[in-house]
Amino acid sequence: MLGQVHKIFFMCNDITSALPCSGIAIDDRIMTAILSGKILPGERLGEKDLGQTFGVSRTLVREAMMRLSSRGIVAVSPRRGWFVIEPTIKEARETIEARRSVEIGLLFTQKNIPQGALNELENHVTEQQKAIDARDLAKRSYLLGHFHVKLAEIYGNSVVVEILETLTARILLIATLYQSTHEAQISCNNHRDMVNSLRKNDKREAIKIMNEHFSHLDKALSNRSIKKDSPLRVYEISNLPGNT
Amino acid sequence: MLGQVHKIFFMCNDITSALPCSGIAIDDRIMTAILSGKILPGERLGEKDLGQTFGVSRTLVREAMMRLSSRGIVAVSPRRGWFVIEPTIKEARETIEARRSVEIGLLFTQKNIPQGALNELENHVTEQQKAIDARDLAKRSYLLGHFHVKLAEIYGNSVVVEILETLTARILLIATLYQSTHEAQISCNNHRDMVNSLRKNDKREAIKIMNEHFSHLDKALSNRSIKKDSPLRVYEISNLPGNT
DNA sequence: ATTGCGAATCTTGTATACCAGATAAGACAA
DNA sequence: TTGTCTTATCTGGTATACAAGATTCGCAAT
Repeated sequence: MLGQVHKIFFMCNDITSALPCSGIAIDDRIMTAILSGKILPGERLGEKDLGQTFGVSRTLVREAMMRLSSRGIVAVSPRRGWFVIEPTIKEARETIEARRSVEIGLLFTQKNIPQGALNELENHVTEQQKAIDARDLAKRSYLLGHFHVKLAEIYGNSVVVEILETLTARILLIATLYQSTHEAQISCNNHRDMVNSLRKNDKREAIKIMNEHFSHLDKALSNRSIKKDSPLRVYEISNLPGNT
Repeated sequence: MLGQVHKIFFMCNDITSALPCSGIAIDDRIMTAILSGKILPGERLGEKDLGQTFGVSRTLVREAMMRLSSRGIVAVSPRRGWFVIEPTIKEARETIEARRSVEIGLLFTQKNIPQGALNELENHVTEQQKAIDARDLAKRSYLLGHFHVKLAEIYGNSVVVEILETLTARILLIATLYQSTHEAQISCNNHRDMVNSLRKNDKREAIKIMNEHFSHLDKALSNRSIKKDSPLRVYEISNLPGNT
């Protein structure tokens, strides 16, 4: 039980080796593990285990979890442990709707994309296709989600990028498990079409495709059974105080 | 120096009295203080002070700050202390652009608003006007920002609401200090016009007004000098890992 | 075999202890 | 007086200690 988590993080040695690791690096490592499918939604993340894995005390692990919880990636169940969020179907749909608003809003409000950036996007789509063909599920999910982050990056607004990274990660928590190869291919095609529209400077068409893209995502989700509401204590955004 | 912060929080006894206060309540209290203008951007928040104020150890304070930092509300300067974020002008503009995308995207993609909700919005605008007339700067800033959160609430998507709450808070950190009465009145008028457009189901006009609203906000900002980049260590969203 | 109950164990919640860097204060010399 | 160097103090960074709830395992009774 203990060595389980340990092994997971040793496997995902994207950043450094494994042992010495402090501060915000822990967030990164955990996010990386989640995004690459090494950690699945619902999985328990024990503070002690993580601490041993990273060679730090529970304090730092806990702080990292606090930050991740604030981004809606993990949640704590009192005295039971931290768990990777399992979005309910309602939450998942809301997240998709949020992305629809943000991304369509982005296309709608921002100026045209420089051609150079489009080449990059095109290459990204090619990578997506490769991952699909290679049946590399983890990479496939990651790339399909990351495409949208990349799109936001092109517009050069780091705030939007930040938002989309978080939202995409949350969607990924579902998609990794449930997306079929067929659906992945549709998404990839959507992406390709979108890039083509952008290259033609046809913003209207790009928006239309984006809209359909999310509708498809939503529909695909509805056809599956997602875990119902969990009783986890979520450290969520505070409700703003009433006035008067 | 110590009693300073202490007094601030005693004054903002919106939620409970003052002393016993644990967990996420600390986030709320600090956010409340910020949103109501009790705490200004750039202000230092010592862990020890806050701990004494809330009657808890530094541990809980620190965890709260970690969560707030992840939302871009505060940042830590190593071994110097926590500070309320002072957005640079670049960051502020990016935040405004982000809100433009999100909110216009929301208007664009979502269905029409039920009439009942519009009455609520109208009342909210009335409150804004009252605050402006009464020269109540704190309340004015808060209400003008909160209008947008309320608009998002109507669409029933808690994810979007969460995003807008955070973004609005960040803008508020600037607006509280720098917004003039004249500008506040313009914003309020924009809000009123927006509600009217929505009542006519004229989505196109609503979007147009929203767009101008943000353009005005951006312009107002550009005419002022905002603190330049600060060297604070920001616990920010991790960069997603590159793929091989 | 199954169900109930209780103790042992595991896990988070919270506070405290100690370290190191940063800052401010003070002494001393030019 | 002013500038600089030293030292005392303050603050966050990190680890650890201890408390208390949750879970699990075992044993006994049915």
